[in-house]
Amino acid sequence: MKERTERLKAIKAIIKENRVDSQEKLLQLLEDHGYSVTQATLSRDLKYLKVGKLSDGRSGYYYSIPSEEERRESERHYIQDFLRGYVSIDWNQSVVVVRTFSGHSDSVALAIDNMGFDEVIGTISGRDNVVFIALKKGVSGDDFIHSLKTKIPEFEEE
Amino acid sequence: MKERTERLKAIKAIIKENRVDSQEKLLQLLEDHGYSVTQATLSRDLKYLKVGKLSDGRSGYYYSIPSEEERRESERHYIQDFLRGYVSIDWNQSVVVVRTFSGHSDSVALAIDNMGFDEVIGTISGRDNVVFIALKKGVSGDDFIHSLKTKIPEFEEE
DNA sequence: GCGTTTTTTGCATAGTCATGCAATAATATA
DNA sequence: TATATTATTGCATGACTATGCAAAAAACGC
Repeated sequence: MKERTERLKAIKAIIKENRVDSQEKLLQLLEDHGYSVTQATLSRDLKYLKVGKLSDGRSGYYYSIPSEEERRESERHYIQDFLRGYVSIDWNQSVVVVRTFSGHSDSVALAIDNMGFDEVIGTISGRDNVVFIALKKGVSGDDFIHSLKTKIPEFEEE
Repeated sequence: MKERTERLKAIKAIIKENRVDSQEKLLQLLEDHGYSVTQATLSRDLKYLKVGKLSDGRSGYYYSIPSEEERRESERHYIQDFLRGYVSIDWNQSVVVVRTFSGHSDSVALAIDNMGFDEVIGTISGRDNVVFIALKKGVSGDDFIHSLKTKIPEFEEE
């Protein structure tokens, strides 16, 4: 399916070059460029492109392609989430268990999800301030810890 | 009215420290901090604070206080708006008149507003692809042009 | 090519956010 | 202090965005 890829490019370009403040408006601009889709599809496209909605500093908001800076900003955010919640860590052959401060398990799990570790196949946050991290086959807890330390220099085991 | 100012500070802090992805959630967090308002007020507060909604790079969006970088990003955006619409410029003692390409007067006026020139007391965009810029008392058209060139290096008169 | 699986999309609608208006609270003015 | 003015808020609702589900399109495997 080629259409979609092209449309995504077009969306990127349009958003960069125009002040688009609603999907409705984007719909029209896309129409002008020969793409015809529904608002639902646009919503998904924007999510896929990670397009944000920023204040124009005055009267309203407009869509914006995320810059590299913003990406990093974003990642720093997760690291902080993780560090803020982290209490201790332990693991066996296939699962890493992180204990967190009260109420932080969700944010820690989400942070790990968002940091996009290759070693991880999934996370789940339990009721009791605990996060389970399921590792890929062939990956050890040590591997993961190593990767974690790489991404989060401030991180100290225990 | 002191409440509001304090609430705005609290909102800033909460947004920085938490992953807030809806006004509903923010409402709750504010409640925890002792502030009780409605979603409508929050919507206005966020607009006032110029809070944006950015992709978390994975599963969704969260609110974010604009950083300096984003501000600049934003400014570049206005410059582009201005240049895209600009045709010619002229002035008398108190008013600068910018002619724009068809349909661009609104965006040019908005861009000038948003760039925040000290020399300007107001702008208005007319029907006929024209923007009026009212200058502060004591400021000449030349002063404004100079300032404009400073902000927009690419800008060439006529 | 044909059936199977995966991806993409529209439709309908739920979810979320913005705003006109009127009420209330704060502030300025006489 | 009484009155006028301005700022802030809630309510109700309209505007805008996201999403479950089923259908259609594309990609895959034989």
